[in-house]
Amino acid sequence: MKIAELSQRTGAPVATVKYYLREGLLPAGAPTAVNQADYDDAHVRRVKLVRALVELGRLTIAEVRQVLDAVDDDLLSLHDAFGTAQDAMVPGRSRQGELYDSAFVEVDRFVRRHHLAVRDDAAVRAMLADALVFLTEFGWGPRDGVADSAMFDKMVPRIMSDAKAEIAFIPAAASRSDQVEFSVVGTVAFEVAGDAIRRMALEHASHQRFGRVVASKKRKR
Amino acid sequence: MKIAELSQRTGAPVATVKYYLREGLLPAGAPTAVNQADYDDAHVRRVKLVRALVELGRLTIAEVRQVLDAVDDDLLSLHDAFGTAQDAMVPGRSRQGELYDSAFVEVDRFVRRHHLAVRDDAAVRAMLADALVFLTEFGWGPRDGVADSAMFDKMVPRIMSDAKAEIAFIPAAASRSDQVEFSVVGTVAFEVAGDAIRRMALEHASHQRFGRVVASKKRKR
DNA sequence: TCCTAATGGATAGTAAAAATATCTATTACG
DNA sequence: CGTAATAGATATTTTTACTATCCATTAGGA
Repeated sequence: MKIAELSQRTGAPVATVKYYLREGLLPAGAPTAVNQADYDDAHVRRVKLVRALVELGRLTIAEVRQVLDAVDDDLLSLHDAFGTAQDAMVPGRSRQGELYDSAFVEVDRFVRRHHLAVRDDAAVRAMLADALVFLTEFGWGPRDGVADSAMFDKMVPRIMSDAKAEIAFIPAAASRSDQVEFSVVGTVAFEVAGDAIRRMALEHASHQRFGRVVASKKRKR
Repeated sequence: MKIAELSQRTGAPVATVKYYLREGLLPAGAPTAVNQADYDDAHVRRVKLVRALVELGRLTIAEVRQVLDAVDDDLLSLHDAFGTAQDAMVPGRSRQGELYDSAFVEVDRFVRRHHLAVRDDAAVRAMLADALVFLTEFGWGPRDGVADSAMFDKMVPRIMSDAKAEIAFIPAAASRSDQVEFSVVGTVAFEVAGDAIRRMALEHASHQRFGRVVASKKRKR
């Protein structure tokens, strides 16, 4: 197919598709002439992936490029590519301060306690540490010291089994890059879905606790 | 305290604090002279909140403003403010196409099935629909039609009880605005923490299934 | 009491990100 | 055969989130 159809089938303007091509997010089409190239379903898929990661996953183009580089790099094993892609998806912060340091120690304890096979330098550790600092600074947790990671302990078994099922769903027969793509989509999409459901549950619980109170408008008479 | 101390205590440059002031993310300090104002701990807290929502929660300044408007608007009940803030935190997408429409129907079924008290126009519905479309387009789900929301059903009880506990943790004695702030912090921070733990579990599961395969390097001899 | 640095408030300028537009020499295709 | 589309290069724009400058005033130490 030509670029116009690629554009039309993905909803991305032609200029945007060209931009993704320039940025290396999208491989070049198969050239058929000096000013013609042929695109296929893989291109359509890739454009849709980029847009979903950007719009739904709130990744920047630079982060998407890192993720896709991991998807496309055949020198990386599936597991290594998965880790690299995960690292690219962690929101960045200015990590400093003793509160952050102790949060990081707390994360380390958490990882050990649950015997998690998480790299020592995995960016996701900092992500959890950031969340702990945030919680601590706003009153979720103990008076002093960083919030205790034990508050998450009872969630872990369920999360572990869900994660295992998710990883198990990755088709064994697919190519390595398709498998990595699959895992990236799963990571982001299930995260968004899980967050959405959590928010629905929060709204529900808020409704139960705080809804329909209407400040008891007793008529004076 | 003066602006320099506010800056120093939050890590945000003075120019940035002034920017937040201009943008209405931060209330003005108590004026003590034509060019002097006094800031307090509430200002420190607010600046930290803005930065956490932006950096960790990946919200835009415009979204943060909507959230804070809901926090500060005393005309909104706690529950209404909570809903308004939640709506502001949903990532935006170009929602269209029949796939999206059927995803939305699927979300509606999900909400009914679990008897969730979620507003008909809650933005979080679109968020879940987007995730379903994303999953569908990338092979997570049935051959035809949108991914089935039943795949989340067994997660719901746990999520519901966690959400209930989270809402229950909001101090009854605090002011309404503090309660809303509390709920916003909780929503974002627990989301980030939960996502981080999920990613750790995924890395663990990936390690179990795909790790240490090293392509069986048999030595030829 | 000076004097320098800081302040609030207004306005202007910047850097990065993500597109979007323009230009040119081809090429497709009705 | 002529109009529209294309690849590829370059230029421009828009938005976002700051950052800097300016000014009249004020703080606070020498």
